Amino acid sequence: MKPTASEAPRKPRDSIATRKALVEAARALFDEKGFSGATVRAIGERAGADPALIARYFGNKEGLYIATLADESDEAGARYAGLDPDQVVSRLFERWDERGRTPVARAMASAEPDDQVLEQIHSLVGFRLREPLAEGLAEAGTAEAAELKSEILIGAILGICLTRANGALPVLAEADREQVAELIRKIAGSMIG
Amino acid sequence: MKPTASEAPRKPRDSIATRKALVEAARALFDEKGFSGATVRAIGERAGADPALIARYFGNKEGLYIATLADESDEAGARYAGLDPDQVVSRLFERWDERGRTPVARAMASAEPDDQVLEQIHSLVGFRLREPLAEGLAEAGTAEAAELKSEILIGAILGICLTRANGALPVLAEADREQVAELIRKIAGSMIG
DNA sequence: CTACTATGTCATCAGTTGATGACATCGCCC
DNA sequence: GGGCGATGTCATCAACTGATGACATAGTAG
Repeated sequence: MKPTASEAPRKPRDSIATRKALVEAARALFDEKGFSGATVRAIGERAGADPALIARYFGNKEGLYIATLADESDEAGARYAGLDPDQVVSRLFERWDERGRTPVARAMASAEPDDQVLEQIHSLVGFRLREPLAEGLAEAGTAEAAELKSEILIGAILGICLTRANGALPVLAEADREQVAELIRKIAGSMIG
Repeated sequence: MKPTASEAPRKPRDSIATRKALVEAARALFDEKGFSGATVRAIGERAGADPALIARYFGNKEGLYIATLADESDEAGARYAGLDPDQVVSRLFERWDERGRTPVARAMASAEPDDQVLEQIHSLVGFRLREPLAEGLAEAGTAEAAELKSEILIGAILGICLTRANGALPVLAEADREQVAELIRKIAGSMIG
């Protein structure tokens, strides 16, 4: 029997893929266990990479955490621009409800946001979410306190998705997604009237 | 100079006071740092008690955590019974907003609630919050999906208070409490109509 | 006063954590 | 194909964590 790749089909070296694997594993584990609860060893194992690479690529564990936020910020793009408020809240809800809590959603619910983390949140939430929503509200004739109302909607949706995901509110957790979405649209409507 | 209590006025031994001090210190630190982030040594130091007493009185760190939840559950009483929905949401908001995140609010926002923790949450939230709210909605003529709507309101308020407290949503964080309360009442109204 | 229990203090353990640096190996450029 | 930087592996460190049990002392019942 030749010493071919019988059991361990040795991956080709690919730092980009490795970084990506680490970020994705970190995203999942930070979500499941929180920042302190997710260990670099566990992240490395899930990513199929050596934990020491975290230090090499991201400096340290916190750097990796920041990277998960930035990664989401990148992929978010201009998803919500130009939509009316009903559509924005519907899509935001679906995104946060379907994909599980995203890193940003998780970070927004964290108790002790580090300054760098807060900065990432502000840049993502502010430009990608609050502004499109506020514009939509203004166009719907509700210019007054449009930014505050937008952030209230974002916070409310965050809380709803959070408690739905972790089972803290059992009826809400079991409810049909479309029914919840409908009620959220009602809430959004109450910010316009 | 007599060897009186000059610097260290040696506290009298009082296990009840010690337990209470530990629970309060734990409440504050779990809120600030999360469960993993708050160490038993830090809790002991803030409480002015030896960390070993945590093991004596609560079994272990998690027992202390459960105790903080039970403590809040005790003091909550029947605060919200018999009020109409507007009043319930107003008081709930003020409580969570004014006192900082309570242990229960914090636990509801946690990613990985332990079974015992979830049980405490359900008993407190279910009986003390959802039921009074649902009754109020039913009396206001909205019997349909009253429990779901109640939990949506609770989740929404949780998210709003959370993001207000940690600064994730800057406009909301800076906003006047009464203005936010007014908007929350609007949201509650949208669940009735 | 004596003896006993409740309460508090202290030193220490075994396990885990994030981080580091030496080393091995790959893949590419010339 | 020789050389060299990029990439990955491994062993190990110092710090910290939750927990434990031996010990000290206060308060009290008899």
